[in-house]
Amino acid sequence: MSVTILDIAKETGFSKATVSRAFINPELLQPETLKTILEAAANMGYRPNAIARAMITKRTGNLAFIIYGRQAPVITNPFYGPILESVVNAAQRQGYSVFIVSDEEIRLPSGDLMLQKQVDGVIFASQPDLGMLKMYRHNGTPVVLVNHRSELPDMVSVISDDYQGVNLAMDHLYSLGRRRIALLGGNFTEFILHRREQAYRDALARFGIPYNERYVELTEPHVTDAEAGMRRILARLGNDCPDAVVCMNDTLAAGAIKALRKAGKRVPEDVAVTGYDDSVVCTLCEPELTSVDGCKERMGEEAVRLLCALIDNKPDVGSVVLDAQLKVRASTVVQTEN
Amino acid sequence: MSVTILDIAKETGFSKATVSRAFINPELLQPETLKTILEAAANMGYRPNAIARAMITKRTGNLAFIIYGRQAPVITNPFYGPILESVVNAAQRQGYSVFIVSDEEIRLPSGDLMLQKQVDGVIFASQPDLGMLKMYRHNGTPVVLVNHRSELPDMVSVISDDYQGVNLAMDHLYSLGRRRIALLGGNFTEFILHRREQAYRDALARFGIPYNERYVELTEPHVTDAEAGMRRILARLGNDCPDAVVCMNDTLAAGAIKALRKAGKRVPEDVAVTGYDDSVVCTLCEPELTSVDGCKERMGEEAVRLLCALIDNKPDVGSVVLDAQLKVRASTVVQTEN
DNA sequence: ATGAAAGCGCTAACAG
DNA sequence: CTGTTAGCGCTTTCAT
Repeated sequence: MSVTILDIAKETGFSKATVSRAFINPELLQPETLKTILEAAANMGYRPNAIARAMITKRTGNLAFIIYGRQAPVITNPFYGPILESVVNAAQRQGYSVFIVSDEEIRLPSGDLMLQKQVDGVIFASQPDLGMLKMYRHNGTPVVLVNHRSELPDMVSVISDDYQGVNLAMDHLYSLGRRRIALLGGNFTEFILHRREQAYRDALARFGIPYNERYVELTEPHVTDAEAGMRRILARLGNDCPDAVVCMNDTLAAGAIKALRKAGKRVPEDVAVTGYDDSVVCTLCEPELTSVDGCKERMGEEAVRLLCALIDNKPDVGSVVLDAQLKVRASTVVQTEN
Repeated sequence: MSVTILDIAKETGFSKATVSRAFINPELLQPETLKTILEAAANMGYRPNAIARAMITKRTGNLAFIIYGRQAPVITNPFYGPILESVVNAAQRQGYSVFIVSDEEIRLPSGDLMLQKQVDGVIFASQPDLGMLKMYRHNGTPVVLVNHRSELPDMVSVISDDYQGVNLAMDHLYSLGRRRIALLGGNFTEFILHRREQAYRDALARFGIPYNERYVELTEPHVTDAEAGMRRILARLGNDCPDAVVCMNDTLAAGAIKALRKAGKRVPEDVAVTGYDDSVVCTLCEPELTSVDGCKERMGEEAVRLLCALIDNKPDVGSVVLDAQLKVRASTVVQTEN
């Protein structure tokens, strides 16, 4: 069996309590005592048992990242993947480890696995199940929402300003002289979809351009579906071919570009294309994709920061809205060759 | 405070032990007793405390996925991301949760965090630190290696047959009549790099084509670096332009295609390109990428299967080598339009 | 500055 | 079938 605090106590002649203090409050011990204990511990290969410690302190030092519903798979998701990555890193800096919880796991009979595991806090990405939210809250486990808001009072969330993000793309295209701007949307959560679509409509209104549903398609956010969606727009519009397409994420934009090129359109000369998320897809595309950066990394960092604040019972922990940024690349502006 | 086993015992009049049994060995109880206890538990919102349980059983139901060194970031990595995803899902099916451990975390002073957390087993992805491997082994924690092998005796690993994988790509290109086949390699771990490069050399030998180092470039596996590497090959060879490029992963291939197109070469007519990993990059590329599938999903599943077997002290748990498969797409063979 | 004792919530013999 | 007892490894009063 592994070395315990008791083994070290016996070895050094001090009590369990003193050995424990050597690791928790070293300053309370006499330097010599501390040295003796620490040396013995090192020699014997002692490692504090986090489980036993958690029994008493009621802190496990573990967080859960739970992604719900249609957004799974998490990890290979070009939007939630980077968020998770930054969550893991930020958590580590604060001394927390993170469980990543698959979509299926959370659909367990009661879905309370992370409660049983006594995590100190939970990050829900995308739209969480309301019942589950209530359960965690009732249990007193701090929760932070990422990329979603909840009607529950005092629910802390981190979101990116999608409305502004789409407006950035629209303004950019308008300033380039584009007037026939199509919208290629994905079947995201209502929360996201609605705000992005509204921004598109409002921007058109600002420009004095009437909204025309023939310029709009919603598809699954996969390359092939997006390509088909773009084809439908082109077929429908014929000579009124759009001179720009705003896409609700980068994968959609990649599909749009494929369809446009196959239809003999040049990007960006004939049709400018914008993506959303500024994901890894952008640099893989040809031409590289102009995209709205929803600050995925910062979302993860902020989520952890807020969650830690909640765990530590800090006062005035409020939600965060992050500004979006436009990353201009070759899919909207012809790049000068270097 | 939350409801404990003792609360239910008091409520129902049974002993702690009986209540415990209701959740561990329900078949041992009298149906009525069981019913009474389960109902009380449900009413009172009882949830077994996994931490307390782990104290006794010495099982936490947690695994760690540790990725070491140059391969971080894990999650956004097109190769290790899918592996992790399948690990998480397979683990869940076996009743395990998984900690994902960042590169930095593992570089902690002692790097034994997961030992302290008492995980039941560890999956190391890519090249692990030898000292760390020994530490986990010495502690008696089961370990499975993914995409790497160790000289330590009895170390269980899951790898894909890279040698065969590269041969598949080479044979494919040769059968298409390509004879001037370049190699674009990435700075991977020695283990991977060596086997893939050797396969390239051996395949050429099989074809009776002399190896020519002017056809070979090694770069960082990023799009821009790969593009530059491909440019160097083209510049160096001039009129001897290769008619095929074997790339050691898909990102490299994406960069190669960019460089080729900018040089006025048609893919695949003038130059055929193959990737490796069959990652999400393949369908984003234009043209879509022929790629060697290293069976990422199966690697994750096998890793979990083996790890569970080790945890359960099953006999004869041996390493696994998975066959690679070639996925043919438009970057090597002109696709008929559908 | 250190020790003694209690106990976190649960399971696992061992009785009965 | 059910209860009693002991104790996992550790922290934390409370003494001394």
